[in-house]
Amino acid sequence: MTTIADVAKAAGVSISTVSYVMSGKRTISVKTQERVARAIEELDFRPHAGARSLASQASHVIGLQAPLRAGVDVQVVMQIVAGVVSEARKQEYDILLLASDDASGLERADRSSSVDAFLVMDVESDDTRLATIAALGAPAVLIGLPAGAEDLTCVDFDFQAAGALAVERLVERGHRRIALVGSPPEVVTRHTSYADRLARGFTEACAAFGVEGSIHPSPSGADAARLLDEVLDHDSSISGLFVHNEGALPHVADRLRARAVGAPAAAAIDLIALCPPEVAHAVGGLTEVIDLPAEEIGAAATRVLEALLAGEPTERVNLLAPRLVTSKLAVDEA
Amino acid sequence: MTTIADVAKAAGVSISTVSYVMSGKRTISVKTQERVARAIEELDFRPHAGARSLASQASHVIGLQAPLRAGVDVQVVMQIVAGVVSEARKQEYDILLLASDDASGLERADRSSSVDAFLVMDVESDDTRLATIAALGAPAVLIGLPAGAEDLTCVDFDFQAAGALAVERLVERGHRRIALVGSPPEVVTRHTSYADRLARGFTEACAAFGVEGSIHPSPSGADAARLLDEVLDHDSSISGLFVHNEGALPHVADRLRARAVGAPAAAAIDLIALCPPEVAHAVGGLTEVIDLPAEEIGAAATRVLEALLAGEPTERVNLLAPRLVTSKLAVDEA
DNA sequence: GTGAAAGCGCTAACAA
DNA sequence: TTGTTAGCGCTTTCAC
Repeated sequence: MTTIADVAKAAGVSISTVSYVMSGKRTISVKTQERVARAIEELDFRPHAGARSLASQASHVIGLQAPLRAGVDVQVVMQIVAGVVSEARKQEYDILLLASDDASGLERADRSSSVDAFLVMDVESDDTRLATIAALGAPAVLIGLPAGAEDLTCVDFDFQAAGALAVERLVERGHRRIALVGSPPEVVTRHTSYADRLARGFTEACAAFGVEGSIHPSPSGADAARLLDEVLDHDSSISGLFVHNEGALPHVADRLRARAVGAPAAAAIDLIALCPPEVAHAVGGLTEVIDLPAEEIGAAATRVLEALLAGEPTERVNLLAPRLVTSKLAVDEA
Repeated sequence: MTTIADVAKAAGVSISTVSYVMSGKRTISVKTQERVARAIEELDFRPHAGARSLASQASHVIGLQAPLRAGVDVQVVMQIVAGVVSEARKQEYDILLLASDDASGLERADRSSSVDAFLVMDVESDDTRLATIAALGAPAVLIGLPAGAEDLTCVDFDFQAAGALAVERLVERGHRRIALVGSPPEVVTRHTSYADRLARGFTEACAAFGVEGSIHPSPSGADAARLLDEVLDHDSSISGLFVHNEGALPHVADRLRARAVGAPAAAAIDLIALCPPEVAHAVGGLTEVIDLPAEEIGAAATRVLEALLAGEPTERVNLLAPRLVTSKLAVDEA
């Protein structure tokens, strides 16, 4: 194994000089810098992570608690994680993947100093982990927005604004009776923070615009088509649909197309979806989509966490504004 | 921060005794063990991961290189990762998530001793990382099966056998002209190991049974339905379909149902899918499915890696045999 | 069955 | 601008 001592010897300097060249915490003459850099390069030296973390009280690792469980939007979770990983690497941080189930994983990582900070995904409105997280030695950023704001830092997409935006658009298009086809029952029951907020934005906007809106948790697979039939057959005045459920979306879109066949054009159902652009594209035929910038959420959360670690001032609540995307292609098709 | 010295003092023993109680590498009197255990409990002591890794030359961390990129079967990747994480935790290992793109991430983690071993996913048949991996100081297990076997340890689902099994079933059901609707073009082009092996099993079995089989990479979204039409309209003698593409499956199944409406029963197309049970269930209406035990793949790979770390003898190639699942429910529906 | 003490490789005072 | 050295918290010889 190559150690800092090997590098120092090769460069003809002291150990501390090598350390300071790496950290930049001391002014070093250019000549020395170059010699050390060359030695590091030639020996392909990489400081021992454990030794460094022991001496510096910092591991340069971020603990990420990601939901690997069912019912969540896998596609979205993966993209958020991708955003986290790539942003973290830019600042030389590594990501430790914590088993998602319990809060004890957070405490273990915290007490063993294996992590400098935490990123917690899949936060529920009244999450039981909140107290634990607040008591952690290391700073944390939640991806989500629990009800009891506490004094935790949060980053998320503004689902409430998205719910309102969808209503606004559907109303603009002339609909007076609309429906939200949302997350699977298990997600809703858990009061996953985003589902709650989306529903709130939707409901409040409906009230504000004086239109009637109903909310329907949806299964994620082919059963979504059945649910859609139920909803539409139960109330034939529904003419606008807002879908937030990656697993249901393709089936809902398909069924909508099927129902449209042979029906009077006036009876066509309008659909706005909330999903990542890739999902929208895969489903196809969607004219208007509210973009869910999953990777950006992960990156943003990581940036906030890094700011926190750097001691820079940060907002407590950071929400990414929704953006409506109109697909030229889909419009042309229509 | 609580250290081992605090525990030693609280228990009235020496530091080394505490260490030996934790590791079990020395016989300690029951009385002492109990005293130490109580002290650890009361102080909620957790050894400093960095210090431990420095002193013991082992980090108790497994580096996982997972593909977060597009075109892969997100659902499957997530489940594999879940399998890895939960199995690793059982043996007190943590998971470091490595950015997936380059081999340099592996080398960095290796040289900095931040990891004891590697788990590499999304292996291509002729993967450029192979040489790098073989040169790593830490042992590695590939989830996949590259062409040049090298002397790397591999764990994967037996895609080749699965391809053959699907053909066998379709032939048993009387089909003489069958088609494989497979991974997206980008996956096939990269020669992702599983896509290659599935195709090989399919082709070889077709030859062995004397039936004609064609292979069609499929886009993952709604475009899959269009591809299906093309395939079926181009050759109307095709009566059996084998689908391995989570993103395409719902659309293919839907389109198949749509085409079946009003068509003579004799012209019905038979479908076998390769996917995780959850996906099959979400899609619905599938009578026969070859189970892709994603979580088990991750767990199995992790177990092999742990055996490797423990110095136990392991097989070089470990393949999980395919299993055909007949859905009672779907059969009843039909 | 238990302790004392020498490192593990690094960072960051303290000295020069 | 650079070097010397005392820890960081743990594991593991060596000694009893």
